[in-house]
Amino acid sequence: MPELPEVETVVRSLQPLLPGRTIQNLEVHWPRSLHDLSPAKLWQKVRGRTIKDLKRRAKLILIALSDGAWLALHLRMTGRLYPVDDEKLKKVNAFHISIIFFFSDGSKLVFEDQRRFGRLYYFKNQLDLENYLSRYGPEPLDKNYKSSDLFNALQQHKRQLKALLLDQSFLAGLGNIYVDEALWLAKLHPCSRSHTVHRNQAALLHSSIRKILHRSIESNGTTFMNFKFLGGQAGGYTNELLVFRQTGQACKRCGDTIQKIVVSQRSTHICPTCQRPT
DNA sequence: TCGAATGTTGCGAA
DNA sequence: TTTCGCAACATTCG
Repeated sequence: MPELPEVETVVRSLQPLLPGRTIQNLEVHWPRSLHDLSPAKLWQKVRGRTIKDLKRRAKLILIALSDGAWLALHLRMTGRLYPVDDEKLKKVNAFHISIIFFFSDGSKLVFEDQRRFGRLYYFKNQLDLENYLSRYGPEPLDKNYKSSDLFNALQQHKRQLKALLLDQSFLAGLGNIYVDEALWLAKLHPCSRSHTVHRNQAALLHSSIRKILHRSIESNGTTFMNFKFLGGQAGGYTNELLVFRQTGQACKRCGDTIQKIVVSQRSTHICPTCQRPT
């Protein structure tokens, strides 16, 4: 579920709450949600640590701890991270809870995950974290990420545009929703080969990606079945979507009918008139 | 009952 | 070497 705007929404929702809280206890209900670490080992490493800061990189929620270590949480398809009080904790579906953090001030943080694909990573210091993060491509919203960077990178490959934009090592943070949205806005076909994209088309794709992501973040992301933040709030971008899940609807630009096809093994939405294959 | 669902990884085949 | 397709992970929903 969560792509860059949804993860950013979660981070922003927790930013005013978590820093300063000290981990007093930990319940790991789904041990496999810990990457390469046993619950006992994690507990030993984080007990008594205070959360210093919270940020996002790619689709990861990064949590800085007081001893210089970091936690990184990937929500994958159905993960949610939200604070609960005792009342709320009783109401959540215990079957779907992967991890609960208990803080010394009595507050709690739940990592809930229906499909249990989400993963928590532990890094003992900044260097280890950065080493892990080096697998990711540039942040599309970074002010230093220029359209010439995208153009040059596109030229390095001969892959289908959609496959490349979904590749987190090429560009970080896009998923199925925002790739479809950005390609529609840039009038590019998802199957077009990356090296055939002209410089001016790359510039348009670059600005389209950034525009879409900015707007979605402003609206707190997109909610279909799963995405929620702060335990219950839905994203507002769902009704601003241009093509994604708009099959059969009129294209908002030319009026032709939006089609659903399969590209890169993912459902893909295009306007057959605006987005011509090359 | 089957297929698809907002994600990622690893493998084998072109 | 690069790219692509598929299975796996696990669960819910139509």
